Amino acid sequence: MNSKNNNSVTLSSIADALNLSVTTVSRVLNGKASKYRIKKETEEAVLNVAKELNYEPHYLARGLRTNKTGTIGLIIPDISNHFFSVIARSIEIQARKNDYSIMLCDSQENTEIEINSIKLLKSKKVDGMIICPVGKEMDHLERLSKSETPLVVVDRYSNGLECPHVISDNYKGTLEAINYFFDNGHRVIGCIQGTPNTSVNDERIRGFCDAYIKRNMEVDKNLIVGDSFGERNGYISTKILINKEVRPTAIFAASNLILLGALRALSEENIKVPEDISIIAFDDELYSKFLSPPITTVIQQKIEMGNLAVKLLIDQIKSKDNVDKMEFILPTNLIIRSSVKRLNNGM
Amino acid sequence: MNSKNNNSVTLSSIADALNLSVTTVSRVLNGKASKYRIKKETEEAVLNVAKELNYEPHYLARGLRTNKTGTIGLIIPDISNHFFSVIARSIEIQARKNDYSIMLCDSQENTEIEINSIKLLKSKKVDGMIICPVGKEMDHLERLSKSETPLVVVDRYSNGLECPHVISDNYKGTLEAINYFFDNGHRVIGCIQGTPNTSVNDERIRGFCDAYIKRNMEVDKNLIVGDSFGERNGYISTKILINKEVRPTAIFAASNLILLGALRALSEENIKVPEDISIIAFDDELYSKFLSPPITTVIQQKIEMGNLAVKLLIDQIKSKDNVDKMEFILPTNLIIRSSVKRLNNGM
DNA sequence: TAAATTAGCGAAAACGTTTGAGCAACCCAT
DNA sequence: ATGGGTTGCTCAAACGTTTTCGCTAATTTA
Repeated sequence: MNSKNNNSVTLSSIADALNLSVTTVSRVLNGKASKYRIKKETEEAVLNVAKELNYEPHYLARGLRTNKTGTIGLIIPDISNHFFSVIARSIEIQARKNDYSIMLCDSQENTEIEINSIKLLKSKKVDGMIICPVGKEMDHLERLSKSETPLVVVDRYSNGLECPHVISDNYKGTLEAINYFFDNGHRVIGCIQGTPNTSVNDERIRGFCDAYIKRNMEVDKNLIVGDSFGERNGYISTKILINKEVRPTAIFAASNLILLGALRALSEENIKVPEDISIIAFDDELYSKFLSPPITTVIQQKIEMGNLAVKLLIDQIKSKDNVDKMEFILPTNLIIRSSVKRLNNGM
Repeated sequence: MNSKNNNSVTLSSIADALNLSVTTVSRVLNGKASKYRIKKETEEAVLNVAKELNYEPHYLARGLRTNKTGTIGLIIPDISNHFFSVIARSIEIQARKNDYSIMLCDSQENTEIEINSIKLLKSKKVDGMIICPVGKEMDHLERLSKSETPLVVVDRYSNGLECPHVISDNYKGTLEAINYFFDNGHRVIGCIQGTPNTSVNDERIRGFCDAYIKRNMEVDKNLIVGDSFGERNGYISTKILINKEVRPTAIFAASNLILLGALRALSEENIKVPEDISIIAFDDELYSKFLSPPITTVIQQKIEMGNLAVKLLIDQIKSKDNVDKMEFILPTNLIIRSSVKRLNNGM
């Protein structure tokens, strides 16, 4: 007397209804009717009944047979971080367009969880994975990249990885930002970095240093502080920077969360941006231009990163063999707003 | 000669290695050894070999047999919207704790896509779904709620839905916000609403109106403008509001994106907050306190919403039958910052 | 008219699990 | 010696597909 309808119509339901074999029904429904010389009438009959009964393929059964699930695994360090959620979104949408769905894992910036997620996704037989690595440890990813499962890495990578990766041009993006500081007369620039030894961070630091080097200047390593991409680090590191013997006239925040933390610290100390200190952040957000003041930022092509990642993954899935190009570096862009003050001391 | 290792160790690998039947291996690995009186030694042997060979269960095969996938479907209107991504995150984490993984669909605020996603998720045989509905059309959800698939609805709902839903107290949250305006002497308050006929919006509007009614005042419906939760609507609606014959002294923004749009419009017109106009937004974000000025907001318990949704869904999955309580309304909280100016005209 | 081809479809195995039923061997009590 | 209970496993079916191989009947070709 259960009114709930468990819509469980299978190939053999249809086959029975038409006095056909499961085989034939399967073939028609897979669009292989002509390939197997199935009569037009039969084909239409099958299609009609299928529609009528609202047949929906049983992906588990199909997957068991074909070793394809039409699912790709996505591992993200923190889906509530806007940077990642935008990427995730474009991945989902792009994947869907190609008839793949997304199994999402949030690794919580924790390598253990990342490893577990990979195991899980393997068990669930995803056709491939897109991973934004936590990035502190890459061994498991190197192992994964050598296994059967197609893999694309986004944002952070390491040199041992033999798989396609799509990243922003962190080096050049930072270089441009620091150059902009220079152009506005800043010489003592604090740099609040993210997680050290992640490729993303290292490249940004390299950009930071090269800006000095290219001007034949010494870079003061003491002004490079911080240890994570989070808000808290932004807060603490800012406090440290503004208490240096010589206070920097500018701060480069290596992430948006760092920026927010920095702003919190600065407002606490009643230090005004850009009057008292200038600031540039890496990665733009919807709100960047509404902050007090609107913040000059290095924008990344997040959506393009997601789209490209999906394309690369699907290419790999479709043609198991050799993927030629491995590294995809997307350019960044410096959006100038009003968080940088022009100093007079400079030239 | 392929160096890639396709780790395909199955129950029968293990069974063969030990001269046991697949059945026994399966039982041991499912922790049913004692239930089926399997010798301790046998059990240990199986466990050892399983560990040694790095056995991982084939979820597809298992799912096909048991009709359980250990996967729950999650449909979100826009995962890049911070409100939803925070909820999604807490859902993922909570689900994982209970050995479920998440299949994510972004419905792009589009009912068609939502419907398709449901179909897809059904095909993929998820054990249940958590949906943040687009909300303009609910028929398909009503049908779904009457079917076998366990369902929990979050954020937006409709009265026809016979399934547990967890929502914020949109009514009371808005009421408090408007009361706060009143307490600060504001009488002419613009209201930029979200998508009309969604429960979320309707409740907020009801709160808005009731604030007037409770003070025996007429509410000017002309001051209720807008048609979506997006940034663009915030921008346009603000332009409309500030051009009314009598310009409101305050604006209630029914979402965070609306807030950003409003700020954009106001800064364009060089109207200062709170000097020239006061503002309160529904839903807090990380950046709310860094905006110019820090914005007074109604905060929602996003993480709790996600956690609760998962709990409710799993309850449903585990005990197919009657779920007693249906409606779970989480309280909001008014966080007072500095976007509301005290007027002198009031008492 | 026989042989070969083609059209149109079906049987059955396989994918890796779980599970209900059952069976041999032993022990104990009668 | 017989019967009943326990111990420790195994058999085989089933889940819903896809796919290989092959079959029959009709048609064409020689």
